[in-house]
Amino acid sequence: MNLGQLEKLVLKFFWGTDVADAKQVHAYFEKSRGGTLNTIQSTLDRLFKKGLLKRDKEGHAFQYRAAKPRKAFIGELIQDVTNDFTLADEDSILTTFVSLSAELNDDQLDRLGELIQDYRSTISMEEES
Amino acid sequence: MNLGQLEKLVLKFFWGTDVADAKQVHAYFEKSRGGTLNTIQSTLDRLFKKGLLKRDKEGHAFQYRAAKPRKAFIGELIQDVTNDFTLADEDSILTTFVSLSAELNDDQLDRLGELIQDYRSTISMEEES
DNA sequence: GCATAAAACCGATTGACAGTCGGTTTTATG
DNA sequence: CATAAAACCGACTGTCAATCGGTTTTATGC
Repeated sequence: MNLGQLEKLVLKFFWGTDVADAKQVHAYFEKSRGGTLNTIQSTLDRLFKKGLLKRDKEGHAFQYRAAKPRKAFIGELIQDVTNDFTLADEDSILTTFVSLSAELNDDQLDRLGELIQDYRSTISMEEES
Repeated sequence: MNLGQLEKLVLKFFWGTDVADAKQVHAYFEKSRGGTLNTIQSTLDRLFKKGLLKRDKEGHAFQYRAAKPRKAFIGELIQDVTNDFTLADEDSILTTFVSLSAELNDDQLDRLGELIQDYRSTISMEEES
């Protein structure tokens, strides 16, 4: 999955805003970067076709919203990127953790330990979608 | 950092082979995907200019090798991808771990715990560049 | 119902960039 | 210093995001 600059900005926007139509998105970006409503519309359409936004028609306009939560999306992106460089017999996710841990300092390792603890209790309790 | 298909293949090749010149790389890929030596040469040159390969002239030809270990490279790629979608006040690496941990099963969490333990002892011992 | 305004849709253009490769220039070395 | 090998240059193709003008569709108020 390869995204352009504007596409990334729009996705980020939708992780901070539940739902919006093209006009609202355009209004949001007009000051900071210009561009016509049409440009926003075709970007929304492209993101929709890529499965990254969902939409429903309401009155005149489509109402768009993020198709998946930000962290899930980042997780998928990372898997994409990682799979390209992971050897067939490797566990790609664990490899990724190892790659990343080289960048962690001691404090971050502490916090990571806690996160893992939290996460483990969560999944051992039960599952909610 | 955006890489094409051939560029990715070539990088992977160099993580399995210390050093090689264009001719050798071409020989390696000729059977599986065809293409001329020239194509390989310009791909190597592009990767060099992107800082992903190093090279030194030896006799006629450049000898190329990976500029950084695979895991370091994957770590950087992930940071690139992640930073685009991380909010200003967030710790991007920890966010990434959280994104990824959603994909981990119990067994993988076990192994991850061990990896973190190992890693912590390593860095508490001393540091090598 | 139908006019109309609003939005979607279509198509063309531009700009990057990977991949491809022919042809020319540079260069290492016998 | 001739020459073969490799680097380098330039052109062309294909893909894709961004951009936006113009046309078609559509929802809705009169």
